[in-house]
Amino acid sequence: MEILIRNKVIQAIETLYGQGIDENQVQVQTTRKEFNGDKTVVVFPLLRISKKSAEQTAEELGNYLVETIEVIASYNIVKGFLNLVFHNRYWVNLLNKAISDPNYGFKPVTKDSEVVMIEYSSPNTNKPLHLGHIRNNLLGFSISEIMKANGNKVVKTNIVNDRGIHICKSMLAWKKLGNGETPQSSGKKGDHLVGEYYVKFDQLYKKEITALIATGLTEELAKEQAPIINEAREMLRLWEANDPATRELWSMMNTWVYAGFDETYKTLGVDFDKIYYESNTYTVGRDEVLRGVKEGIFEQMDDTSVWANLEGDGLDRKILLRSDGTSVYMTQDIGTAKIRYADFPIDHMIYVVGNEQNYHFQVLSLLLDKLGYKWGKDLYHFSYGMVELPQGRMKSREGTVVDADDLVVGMVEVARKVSEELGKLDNYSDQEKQHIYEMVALGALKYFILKVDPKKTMLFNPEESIDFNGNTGPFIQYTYARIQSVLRKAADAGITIPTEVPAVEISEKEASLIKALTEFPEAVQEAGEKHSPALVANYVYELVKEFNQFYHDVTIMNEPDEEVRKFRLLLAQTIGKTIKNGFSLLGINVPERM
RNA sequence: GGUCUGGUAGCUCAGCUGGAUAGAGCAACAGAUUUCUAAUCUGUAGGUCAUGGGUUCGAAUCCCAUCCGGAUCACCA
Repeated sequence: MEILIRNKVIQAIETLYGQGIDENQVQVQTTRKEFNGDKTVVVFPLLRISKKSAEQTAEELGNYLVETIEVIASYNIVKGFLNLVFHNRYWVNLLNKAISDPNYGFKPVTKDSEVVMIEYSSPNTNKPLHLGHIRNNLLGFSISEIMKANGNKVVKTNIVNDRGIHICKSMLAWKKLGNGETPQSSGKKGDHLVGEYYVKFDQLYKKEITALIATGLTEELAKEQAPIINEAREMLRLWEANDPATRELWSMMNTWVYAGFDETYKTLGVDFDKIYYESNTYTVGRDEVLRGVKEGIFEQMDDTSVWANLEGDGLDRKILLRSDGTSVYMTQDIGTAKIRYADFPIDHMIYVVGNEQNYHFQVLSLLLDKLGYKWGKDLYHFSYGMVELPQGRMKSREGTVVDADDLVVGMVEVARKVSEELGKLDNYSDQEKQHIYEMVALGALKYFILKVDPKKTMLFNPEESIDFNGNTGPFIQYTYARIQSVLRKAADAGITIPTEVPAVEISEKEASLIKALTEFPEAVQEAGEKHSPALVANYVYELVKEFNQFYHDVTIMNEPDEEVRKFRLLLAQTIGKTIKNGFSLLGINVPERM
């Protein structure tokens, strides 16, 4: 529609003033709520051409547009703004489209759709998931749904960092202090158990460092020479050399961790189509790097370490293989990328990884490009901001980490309390109630995180952050539940809701609700283009706020006019559907009652 | 120090491809329920859009400088 208006304005300028203009000189925008109209043409930029006053130009333009565009009923002018008012039937047509399409706003995925692979989550197997991972998982899942809704084939993938010195630290501490403790014997969740030993390692390590410093060593040397860190390094060497005992311990502890992760993923409602493990990909990366050396892309030093020189690209030198021949993070990502492109016909690759890795992905992109992968330079790093606590960053060493599982449990508890106070679910079974508490708690958490622009650092205050009133997930879920309640009442009364808008007078409130509704497809598209679930969240919030006003001001079931009543039911039903679809893009479920 | 990134109400955030009087929620205060779920709705109050300059008919938005914060620049991942 905007395009049509823009083209007509260009035509009008030509006809009226005999001058051609560039299309980006014509500004068409949605009319602000406080003014009367649907679309607005900004006439200021055109004054130079018309050589007339703003009012006069707008008037001439307005007349032209009313005559040439059928759906425009009238216009009004405020200062230099030409507000165009559409016929109601324009909105009714759009609403009918929204009604008839169960996947309104979503583009279909066909066999010709592009394949988008999205990597997210990517945990280390030495400690449990925390709040930062939650943001990653929620963003990753949501952007996957959004890409799907924009007509892409999506492959969700997870690369598990299951090898490296950090894993050896947990293993070593467990070996020294564990006394054979297992998740079964202790009743602890596997990832938490392993995480505890990671912390224990760090405590031992610190003690040794302190002791060494007391003997006169510098801190740097002490860190280097502490016996326990050397033991861990030795363990890594044994691991890479396929030492059976080390491998067995490693795979046992990893199994514990995976069981724990799976539980957390299930709670969060995220999943993956394909999981990669770095223990399987890092050797491929090493081979690629060595190929690079052979082809003169990288340089090998006298101590056999391999480096990429990126000074020509404005970056630094980057190590790719250590002098002992082992891989670094970058090497692994090269290997993983190669395997993935062999496994899937990927058109676009999206990495959901925190913004602390911006440099890493800049380098990765360049390296892949240098190695001859044509997709290297257009990989997309979905870079999101950190989650901070009121005290600042989360630090596991200082115990300020917010554990993912604990957080969810706490929120379900709050949801239960709120719900019990309200007492609306009193005659439901415990199982049904629990189901709703979990839905609401997760709705609150997910919405809280996803409504913020992903690029921005966000603040999370465990005491105050998660609310159930106002601009929150539960607020939106509540509205959905309310709509369903009305629809149930209608069904009980034997009313059949029509499948097309009946011929009724549409009030202003209803019209603005319809307008809000019809912006959904645009919101979905923009969220895809800008990689931002926040745009969906904010859209749904606006829609719901609009509906709640309508709901408050206008009666649905008690409306005397049968056709109007049916129209409102139909409208409410369609809003409900859109809330549900919109929230599905955020991975948030909506309850039938709450 | 180099590079990247941010600074909008007491707090958490929208708005940023330049447009009309800078918006929400929370917190504060005042109201609304004989009527479809009050986890709702209405209102009051709260702003030097970090600061200074520039471009423009018009700047929170674009450009430059300064101040303040964060990330990153590892033979950690």
